[in-house]
Amino acid sequence: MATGRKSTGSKAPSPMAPPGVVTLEMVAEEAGVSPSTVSRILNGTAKVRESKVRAVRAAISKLQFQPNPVARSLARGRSMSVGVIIQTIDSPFYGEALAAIEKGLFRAGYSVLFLSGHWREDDERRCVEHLLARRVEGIILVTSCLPDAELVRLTRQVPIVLTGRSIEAERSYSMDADSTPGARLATEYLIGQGHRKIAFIAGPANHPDSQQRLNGYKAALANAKIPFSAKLVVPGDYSDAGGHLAMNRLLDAKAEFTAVFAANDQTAYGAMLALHRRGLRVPQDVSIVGFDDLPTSSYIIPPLTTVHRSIHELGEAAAEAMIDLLDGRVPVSKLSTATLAIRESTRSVRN
Amino acid sequence: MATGRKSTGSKAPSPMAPPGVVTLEMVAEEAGVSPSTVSRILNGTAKVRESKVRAVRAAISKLQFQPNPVARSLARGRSMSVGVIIQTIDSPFYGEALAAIEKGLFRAGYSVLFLSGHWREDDERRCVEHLLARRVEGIILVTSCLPDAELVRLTRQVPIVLTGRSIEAERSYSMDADSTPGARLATEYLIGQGHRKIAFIAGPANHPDSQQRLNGYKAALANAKIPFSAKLVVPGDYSDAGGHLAMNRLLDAKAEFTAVFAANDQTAYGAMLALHRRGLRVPQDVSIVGFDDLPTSSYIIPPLTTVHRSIHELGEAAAEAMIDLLDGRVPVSKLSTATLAIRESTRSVRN
DNA sequence: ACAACTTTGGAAAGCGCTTTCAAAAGTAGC
DNA sequence: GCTACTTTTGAAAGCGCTTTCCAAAGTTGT
Repeated sequence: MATGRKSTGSKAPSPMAPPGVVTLEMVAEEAGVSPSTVSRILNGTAKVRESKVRAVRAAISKLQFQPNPVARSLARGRSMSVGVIIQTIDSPFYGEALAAIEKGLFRAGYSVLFLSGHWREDDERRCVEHLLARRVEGIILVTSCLPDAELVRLTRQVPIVLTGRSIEAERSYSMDADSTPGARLATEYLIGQGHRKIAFIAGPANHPDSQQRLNGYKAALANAKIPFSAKLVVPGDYSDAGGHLAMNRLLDAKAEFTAVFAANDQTAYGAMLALHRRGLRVPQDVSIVGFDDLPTSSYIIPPLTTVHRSIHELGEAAAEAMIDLLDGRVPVSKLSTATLAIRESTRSVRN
Repeated sequence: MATGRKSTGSKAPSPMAPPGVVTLEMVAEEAGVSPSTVSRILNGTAKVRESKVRAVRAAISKLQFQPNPVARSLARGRSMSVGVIIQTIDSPFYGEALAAIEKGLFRAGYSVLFLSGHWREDDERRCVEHLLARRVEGIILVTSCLPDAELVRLTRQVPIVLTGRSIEAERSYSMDADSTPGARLATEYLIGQGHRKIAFIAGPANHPDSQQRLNGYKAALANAKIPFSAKLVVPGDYSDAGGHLAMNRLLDAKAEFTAVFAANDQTAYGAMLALHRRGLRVPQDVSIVGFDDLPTSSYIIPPLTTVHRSIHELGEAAAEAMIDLLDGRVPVSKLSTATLAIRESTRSVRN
């Protein structure tokens, strides 16, 4: 008897959850069957006589049994959790994406371990380590900072889903929602409104998608045979503060422009404030277009014309892709294209 | 021999992670000691001869061993994870809080399972169930929608920390950062600037902290002997859209006011847009004060005067409180008080 | 050198579930 | 009714770690 364990044998509370934790064995006993049978019923792993199924079902609900996922994970060798690494969560943009990812994964029964990398390669690497140690089954990296090679190497451990990046590797899926077309759309709209001197406030130089936005801008100019001027391009960092700074730089350099395309909405906010401080009005003096369509963008003054992509869809798609990968399927891409939300920060300068 | 398992016995890859998973036993063998010894060294549970410690350390780094947290959880009966329920993550406010919580918990070695309840009682209940099933060791509820009684009941299962709410229960900690003083501060500032007709756009009626903001507003008025007028109070819902609507309502009702106190920044944004649409300027015609000090608030036009509370600190404190609770300590409160960030959305109307 | 302790460290049980193996029970077929 | 199969079910091993229990080393004292 008393097999050396501290518990008294029959129904002593395990340490897992102080008050009466119900285990599968208790259910088995209650239903008068073996644990294996209960497990089989729970997982549908084999056919079980109807009468027993009923007995077990009854026992389960009587005892309020809930399988312990930890034990399950250990036995199955699957943690049923996936990691999500995001750079910073205090941006509405990432927040929305995360919400959608969480929802999708949750529905599929996965738990989400979420961590933020703060745009720092080292931090991100640490996050990956942590997730790996936690035995997540997959990792979704939203705008990763890690070098390609490292990501490729990572796929040897777990399947990964990447957004805003693209790598070539077996168990991975890149959702590089190319920003180029959206950027081009924005710039072309400005051109269509008669603007010819269009400034561009870029994002962080090392972001591929910031690069894409620049490319889209250039492509639109080229298409309209407007010469590209390096003077009209200033770096930003995707933040309000960065936009503010960038616009001041542009103004200080006496750059001439009638419109600005900001690499993202927050940049646009900052730029607008800088213009305002110099007594320049939007859109009367300068038109401005953003990128992302943050929820707040419809409410700032003036409401911002901006490139709209459904972040929510992006997040959902990322979650779905991960589930596909986890189930051994090959994810099919289904990203919606960017559209332009035309509001009041732009105006036509045609005669 | 071949004990029935599919593996070949010695070093077959476990299903947990396809390529060479290193287990504690392998380390033990490599170091020529028993698993117990390795465990003891890993956890510092007992004194072990220096020579063996070195051997084990060597084996660990040679084999690149990483303890499997799942097995550990099962054996210890502790999951080393805590749940965080937030209502919506696509608000910069919650995003920031979450980031801070994640950081604090991560440092303490806990993983964060995060879920959003979407302001729906049912959804939130489901989240709690899920977390409980996942055997989290504690739950942090940021602005819970659940009734008090239910929360109290919940504390019987796991310790909880609550923000923006307050309950009386053993293993719980309420960080009800009372909004009253902040609201009062804001209103008093407006009064100090000579405003006497101050409108208030409230938050959702069922939020205690929205109630507090109303109370602070009232208190300030009372203190200045300004009669309270129900006409000057309109409901909002903490969103941009709600603020917009509320302001329109105020305007349509021909309410007379020279200043507005909005229950949160987003509400203020919406209100400002509504004013703008009617040709009213901020702050020349109407002064406006917000609450929360979202990062964007310094960049909108005009930069918003608003009540500043460090959301980040709040999140950090929540994480710390949870860790205290988990370690059996009684958390000590250390919430910083609200301050007013005075910017450009308000002006004095003294003669 | 030996008894009386104090450290160390190994064997083994156990966490709660899954899964293999083989025995038991049921079904046909003749 | 008995053999030859095909289901259904239980026993038990195992997932990778922790922890209890007790035997084996080490110490100390006389």
